[in-house]
Amino acid sequence: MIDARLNKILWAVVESYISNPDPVGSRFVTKKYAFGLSPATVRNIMADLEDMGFLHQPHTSAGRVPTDKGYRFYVDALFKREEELCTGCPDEVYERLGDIRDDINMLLNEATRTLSAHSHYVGIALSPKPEKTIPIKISLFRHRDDHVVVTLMTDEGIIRNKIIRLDRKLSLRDLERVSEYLNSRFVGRTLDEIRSVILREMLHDKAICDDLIAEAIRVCQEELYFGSSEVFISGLSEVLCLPDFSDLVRIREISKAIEDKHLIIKLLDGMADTEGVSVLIGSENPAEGMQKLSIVVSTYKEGERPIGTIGIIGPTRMDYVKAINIVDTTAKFITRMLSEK
Amino acid sequence: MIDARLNKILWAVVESYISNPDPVGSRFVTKKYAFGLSPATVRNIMADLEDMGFLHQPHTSAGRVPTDKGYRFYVDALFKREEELCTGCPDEVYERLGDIRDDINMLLNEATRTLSAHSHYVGIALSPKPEKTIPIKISLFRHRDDHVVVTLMTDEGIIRNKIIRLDRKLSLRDLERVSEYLNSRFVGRTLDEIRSVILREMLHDKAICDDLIAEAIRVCQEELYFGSSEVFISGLSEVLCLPDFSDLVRIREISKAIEDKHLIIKLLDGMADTEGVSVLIGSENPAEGMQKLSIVVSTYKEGERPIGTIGIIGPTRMDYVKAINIVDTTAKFITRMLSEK
DNA sequence: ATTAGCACTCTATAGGTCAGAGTGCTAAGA
DNA sequence: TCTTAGCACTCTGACCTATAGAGTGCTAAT
Repeated sequence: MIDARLNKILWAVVESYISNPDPVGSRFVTKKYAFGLSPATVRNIMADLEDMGFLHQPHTSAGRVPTDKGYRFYVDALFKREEELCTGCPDEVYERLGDIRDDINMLLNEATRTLSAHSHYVGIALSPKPEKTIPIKISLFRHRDDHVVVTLMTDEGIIRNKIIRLDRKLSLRDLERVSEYLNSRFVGRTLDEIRSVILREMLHDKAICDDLIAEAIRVCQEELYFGSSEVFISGLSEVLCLPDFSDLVRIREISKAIEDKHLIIKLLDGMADTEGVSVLIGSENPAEGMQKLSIVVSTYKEGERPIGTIGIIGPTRMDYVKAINIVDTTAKFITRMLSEK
Repeated sequence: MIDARLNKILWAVVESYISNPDPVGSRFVTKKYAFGLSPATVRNIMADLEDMGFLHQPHTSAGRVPTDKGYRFYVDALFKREEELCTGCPDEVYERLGDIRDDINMLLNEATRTLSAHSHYVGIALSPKPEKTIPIKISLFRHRDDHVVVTLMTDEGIIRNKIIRLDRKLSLRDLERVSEYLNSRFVGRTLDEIRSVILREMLHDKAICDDLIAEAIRVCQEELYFGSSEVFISGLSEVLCLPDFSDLVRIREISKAIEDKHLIIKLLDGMADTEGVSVLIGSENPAEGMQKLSIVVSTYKEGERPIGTIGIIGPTRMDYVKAINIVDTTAKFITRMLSEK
């Protein structure tokens, strides 16, 4: 742990830089934060902090700017002072969200808009991982002659549809039989379980001599993933307008990275397991092209089970207090929506 | 109509500027396009073209650049030389698309990616207007106690789900009855018809003394829009990387405009009725913030009925030949997918 | 250990010069 | 009358220089 005085000054520099994107000079620190120290002393301390890797000097005669390590210190300290973080968000923020509780995807989509509008960063959300969801009802309809629409509904209010082409025609009777059978075996298990265990069991179950059902199971096995999670991203233009990105090359790099849904999925997936809000700062971020961005995410839950992720992407010079706050509140709001309805 | 020689030179300037974003000088025109004229003559002609509003001079000693009117001339001329446009796209472009014919929204989403990847502009698509679609099957399930999931399937392979909260509990029996009734009355009409005519008729139909069905109709009336069309947008980063946008202010303006889904919907909606490919150039575009962009769109059809729109957004200095070509081919491809399946 | 003082370094801005590109105009030629 | 060669003119962009301002690091004094 570093000396309390270093601590205070580092905090001051980070906080000040976050509120105003100019490198912070020693004089400024002594003026703004009356520590009872002279600029010269602060200079020495700042030089030490630079040696330790918390601060960086863009050039000899500039003030200091936090490094990723500096932000990390700040964020870690923030989490210790919990009381500052738990201020919550005014309810008006969620007014529009409350009306859409119907469909979780719409809800998430709107949530990313809310996040980005209020934070001025990019709002992101990942819909519940399909393989973790638990179907409560599976229905089949025939569509044209040789297609079947499978509709799968889960407790979280997710509905997924998939059109499957079949080799043979099915009568309405057949469909009904298959559907009943699937419901009896699948409902209440996660898709993961269904895939890995049940389907295999069923195929070997000698009791099923019905080749229609065998066929249906074969198709399910192939198709049951129902695609991967959906990602919602909004507010790219918000971050492009920040003074942090006034460099063409960087703007292009960033817009590429943020537009890349696969990248975002991978990223969010990797952070999905942590409890509560977690923060990834700049170079801590494994993803290519995101080394100049920070990410604040949290998980929303169905009951006690975390099922998806939402968060914010912004510059490393992010207002972490506000960001953590809004992400936390929004995740909790969504969790509440899911359990209330 | 303007003189044939002016014509040729204007064409040359536009074409040359499109392939290379430097203002075009008189000398360059005489060299590249051997018209048998001296630079001085070409200069005179170009001065005339400027007076007529087809060309613009960024500053005294620069070459000429096409105005929106200049591009308009070029595009109109292009449409007359149809043979140049109808070269089609290599089949490989659509390889990935062919595999997704299942769900029209997935298809459109992937189509916008294809469009942007091959054109390096922004790909956009509008899903079929809900009010123009024709349901072929409506199904209801109960979801938790007081919700009903309405699933509406149309011939185009659109599936829409909506969760509706009810004031009262319905038994499975009730649901079945309502569902049968709705199917018998709704299937085969456009949602527009259903809304405007049938629902009203039905409410006044004295034969319906069943208040359950009356209630269902009331709910349908409110909810039948099933939200507006979905928009798919991809490839913003592609255009931000173009040399045309190397100005921070412009980049921000453009990224805001393109991210604005309502704007895009309005825009595409306005262009939905034209037959074949249509082009909107720069200031012809009514939308705020898009005066520096051009839009090339076409409609895809179900049979003979245009049901949705896809296209490209790029700089006014766009490769119109390529853009028109790829938009046209893609629209036709989607149309084929919809009719084949 | 702290601080005042000072020389030093670096940036950002403004002004000035210069080559290059392309024009418009004029006068001569077809 | 239309075309063209020649030339003066204009504007940009690159490059250089000077200067003010900000902030540092170091040294010596407290």
